[in-house]
Amino acid sequence: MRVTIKQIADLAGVSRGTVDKVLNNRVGVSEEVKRRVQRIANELGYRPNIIGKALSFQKRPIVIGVVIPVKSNPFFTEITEGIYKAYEDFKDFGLKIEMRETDHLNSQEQLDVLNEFHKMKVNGIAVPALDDTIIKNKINELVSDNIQVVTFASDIHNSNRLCFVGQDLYKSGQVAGVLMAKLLRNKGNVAIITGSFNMLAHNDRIEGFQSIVDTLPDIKIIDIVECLDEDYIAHEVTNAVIEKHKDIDGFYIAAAGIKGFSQSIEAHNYKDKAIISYDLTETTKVLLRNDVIDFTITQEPIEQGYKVIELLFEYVFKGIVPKEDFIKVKIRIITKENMD
Amino acid sequence: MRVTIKQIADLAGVSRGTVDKVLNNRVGVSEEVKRRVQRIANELGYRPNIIGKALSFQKRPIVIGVVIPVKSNPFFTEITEGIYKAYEDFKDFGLKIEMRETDHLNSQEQLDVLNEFHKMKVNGIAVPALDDTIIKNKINELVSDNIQVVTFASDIHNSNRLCFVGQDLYKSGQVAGVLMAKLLRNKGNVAIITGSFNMLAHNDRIEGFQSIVDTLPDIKIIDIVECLDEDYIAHEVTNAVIEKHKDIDGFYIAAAGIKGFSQSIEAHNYKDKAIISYDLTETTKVLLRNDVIDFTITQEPIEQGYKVIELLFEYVFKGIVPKEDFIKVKIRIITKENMD
DNA sequence: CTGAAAGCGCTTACAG
DNA sequence: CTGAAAGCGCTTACAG
Repeated sequence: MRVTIKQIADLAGVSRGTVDKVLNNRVGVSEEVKRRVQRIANELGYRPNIIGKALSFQKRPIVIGVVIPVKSNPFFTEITEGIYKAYEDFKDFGLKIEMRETDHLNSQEQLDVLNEFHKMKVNGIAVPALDDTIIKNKINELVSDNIQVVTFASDIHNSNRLCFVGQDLYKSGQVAGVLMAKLLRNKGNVAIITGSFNMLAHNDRIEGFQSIVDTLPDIKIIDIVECLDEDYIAHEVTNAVIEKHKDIDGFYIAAAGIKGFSQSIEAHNYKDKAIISYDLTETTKVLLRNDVIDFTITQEPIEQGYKVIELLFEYVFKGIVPKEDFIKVKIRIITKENMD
Repeated sequence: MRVTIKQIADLAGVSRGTVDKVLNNRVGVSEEVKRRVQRIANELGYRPNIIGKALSFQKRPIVIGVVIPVKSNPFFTEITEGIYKAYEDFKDFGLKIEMRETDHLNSQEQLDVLNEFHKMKVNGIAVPALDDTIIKNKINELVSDNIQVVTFASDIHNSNRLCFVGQDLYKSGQVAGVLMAKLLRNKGNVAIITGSFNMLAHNDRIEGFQSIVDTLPDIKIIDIVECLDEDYIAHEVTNAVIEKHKDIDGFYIAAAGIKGFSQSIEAHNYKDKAIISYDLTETTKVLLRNDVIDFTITQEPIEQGYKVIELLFEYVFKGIVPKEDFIKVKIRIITKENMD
């Protein structure tokens, strides 16, 4: 049988309430009693039983606020799915989730939600943080008010958030580079479609890709173009790239815009080129099935959403600090037959 | 606030013990009271709080017996890791795990362990079942004694086990086929190294592989040889295959023996061939890093071990029946940069 | 068949 | 500073 507070109380000759205070660093215990209880607990190897704790927390639920950019984005739909999965697993422990949708690119709106959560005195917050000083300051303010913050999908630098959950973008670019090299058997010309040269995320992926390809003398990156994550621009720039270079062997799509891109590819009958994209959406699924795309690389969004809630809950409820500052989600390679 | 047994009891004008009996189909309640309580519970949408239940189960732990083939096998080492992960997550609910190692191929030994678990009156059993009538009969006997059995890694047909957790072997062969086709750009000669033509598991993979390759007129399977999962045999047969056919472009290793195989490949300086294997071991990691193997396909053993325990625990503790008879683990494609 | 009480392990509000 | 009691939601052994 496991050691309980009752056993420690009996051995120390004090009440259970007192033991609880010592073990949880609450005030109001004499130094002498504190030491005695602590020693006995250590000797017996006491580990709190979270079930007992959870039951006594039923009246006082743990509230986690989640900021989610407009759900139209399929990536965030899956993140949300993972969040609800975690909610189902932890709700009997007293977990409550407060979801707020925002416009992805508006930091004032994100700030408003954070302020709302602050007023509500939630226990923790999960947010795909916009890299803006007002957001950073707000996060630090929340943390100093003992409201823990976990960032996901996009991180904010130099803030006091507990940790960041997301993809290792550079690494995911390297995986794309390795796949491209294998598809091209180390030889050929590659065009890259990126979102924006101003987006750190996109640049990290491209740098990872280059770190692999640059070691292979016969693979050349012949062009890098921006599509601003818009399908109609992706369509246009892909057309332009194809017109400009007659000898393209592979395409690496490092951002959104895959639909517009693929229209151009299909119009030019370029299906047999080596093509690598990101994320698993209805569009990429169809393109994989039709042998347009060879591989798409995902960041396991469901697991990611689950993890964010799990980490916050474990910190708030059990006091467990995440092992790493940056919790990397697995990089998954998807092709025709392993989509589900 | 969630609906509790107390609320139902108050509304129904009975005691909480009586409500408990109704909700859990225990005997000793009059038809009239049963109906009344049931109706109120339904109207309020009662869902049991597992924390309350878990706390009252502390004295009466749930014991799950696990049969694990000799741990020298790295695949089962990872399975075991997943099992302990699940144990950590559920131990406060009162879960106990009893591990027994057996020799993989000895069904008498496996039977002995099952008998031991039967005598111990464990609540559930996880076993990589050997496909033998004595094992099947024992499983059915256990189930009829209300000891649930989940098979994993290898299933046993026509038994009353709750479900099987494992890889979709045919599908994993298809994934290998797709990868091979991409590496060869749909053209080339492939040799297959399998374990044994008598092993269903190996044949399923090969059939999946063929289902893809057979649709591609320019890919030919020029040889299929057995290595009986032994490295020294794999070494020999690979040597023989290479001597026999001068024009091999790819190798598909559908079973164990990768170490012996790779020695032959490296000796012949065949690193640049398209090569696909299974599982992520120290050997395959090194071979991926050194560009010998292009891809290895895994069945997420840690998640698999976790899942087995989770399913048994949920069934025994919460009465949740697995959604499927065959719980398929995700098929993961591993290459140089996404090994961890 | 039914109810009252005790207990699982932990926390808290209150009395002293 | 310390203890006794009550409570979280569910289950069980026992009395009637």
